[in-house]
Amino acid sequence: MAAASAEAAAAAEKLPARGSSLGSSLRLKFYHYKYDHQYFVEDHGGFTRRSELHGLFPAAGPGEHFFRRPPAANRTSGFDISDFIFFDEGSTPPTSFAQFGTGVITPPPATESAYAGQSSGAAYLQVEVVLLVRFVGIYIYVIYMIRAEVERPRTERIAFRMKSEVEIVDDGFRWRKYGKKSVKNSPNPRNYYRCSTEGCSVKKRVERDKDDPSYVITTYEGVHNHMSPGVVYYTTQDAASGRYFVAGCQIPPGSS
DNA sequence: CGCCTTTGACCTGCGC
DNA sequence: GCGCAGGTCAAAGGCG
Ligand SMILES: [Zn+2]
Repeated sequence: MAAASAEAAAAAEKLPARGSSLGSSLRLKFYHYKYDHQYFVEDHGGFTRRSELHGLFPAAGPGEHFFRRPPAANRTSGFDISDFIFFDEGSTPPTSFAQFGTGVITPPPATESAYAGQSSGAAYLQVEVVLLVRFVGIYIYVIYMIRAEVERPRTERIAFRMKSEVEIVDDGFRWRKYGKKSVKNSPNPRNYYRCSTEGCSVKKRVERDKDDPSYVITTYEGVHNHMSPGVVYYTTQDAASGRYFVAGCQIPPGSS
């Protein structure tokens, strides 16, 4: 038993972190129940308003015979959810589960394509959940697909329109261009940039106003998880909490 | 060598 | 299903 647990823990460490770490988190609570010799996972509460089970245990695979086997008569619960494998780092894994578990899953970035057609503030989100499940001392990884109605994550999205001859302006951040598309009914293209800082997925689009080409429209999407590389920040430590916070900032001398 | 553009291909949702 | 439009990928090349 202890060997199986250590083995499972080692396997858990090898699992790669998945998903995006940007944006608000979707908080889901799970519990399992038993129906017709099959086990289901359903999410409850959190930001979820309504959910439905989208996938059962895998129909085929290593755990097939196990899940089709009726539970032992003297067991009230066929298995325990012993742990979660989290998508995002920084969340605290619960120590143990009997019937319930909670987890934090980071939804994909709230791009227009991911939540297309959802203007009411709600969207359907399908997430893949990897659970480490224990059954009579054996640990098995199970992948669920859960479809839930969630709040659309708020993305800071702000656009600037300015009269400018040139499109590239120094906004204090470094950007890497990753796309260029022609805009319908406009002679000018639209350029797509991503923030160059690793781990930051802020994007911006730059295009000329199709109604008045002397104006440039710059749209920023997302919030930087770092500070501007072109600014010197002064930090101060709070005596009570020990946390550091920004006390001021200044453009370094010599930079135009 | 590291970081940047360029650019066609690719993906996905939507309307017909 | 098909084509369009918007958005993204990734291989290749540019440049200090
Ligand atoms: Zn950034």
